[in-house]
Amino acid sequence: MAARQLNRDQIFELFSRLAEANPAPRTELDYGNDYQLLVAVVLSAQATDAGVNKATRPLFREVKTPAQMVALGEEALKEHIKTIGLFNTKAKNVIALSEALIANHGGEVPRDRDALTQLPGVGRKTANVVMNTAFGEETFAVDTHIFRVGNRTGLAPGKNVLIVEKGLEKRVPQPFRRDAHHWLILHGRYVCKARKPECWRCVIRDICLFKDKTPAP
DNA sequence: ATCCCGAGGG
DNA sequence: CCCTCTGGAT
Repeated sequence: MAARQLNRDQIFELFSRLAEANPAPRTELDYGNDYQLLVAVVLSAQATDAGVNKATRPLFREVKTPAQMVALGEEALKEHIKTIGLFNTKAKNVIALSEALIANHGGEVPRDRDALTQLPGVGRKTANVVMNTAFGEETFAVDTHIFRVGNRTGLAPGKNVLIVEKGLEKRVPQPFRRDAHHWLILHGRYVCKARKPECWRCVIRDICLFKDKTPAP
């Protein structure tokens, strides 16, 4: 029993408009190299990009490599990221992940999903973000925003993130596949917000299947 | 299904 | 006060 979903023409129009609204989308996480990106994405679980950037700005000035992170140590890392939620688990994972990079990957960030998800604290979503942002692959990292937008709009309905990811893989057309991830994130963060979506100023308002469209305040 | 867990916004 | 934020491991 399939949920209501958009057709091919509607999906093409949806991305055309999101692309026009934001021609060159980019992650809002700050980082200087692939390793720092990986760490920033791990830290961003259940946290805002702004909050992560506040902590990583001083951290990344000192730490640019896995070896430097291991040298810093878990307790000092905790002090750096104390303002981020789940900091205890994250600090432990970042140290272990850095040690694994040194031991198994020559200190480099691996490019394939299997190797990435074997790293401590790195699941499918984080791996997909790194593959897309660092290596330019057409992966669809389904986070809280994309899960919500996919379901609300009818772009890629699904009761769990893997179903939504498969729906996106199947339906998102070229030339939008590379940056679809960023457009959906930005749309979810600033317009199609969880608590109070701003439908009155949404550029895909007429396409979206969301029932309870919100009026202008 | 539950735990981890601080900052920011409404 | 409450909910949300680019989840992962058990």
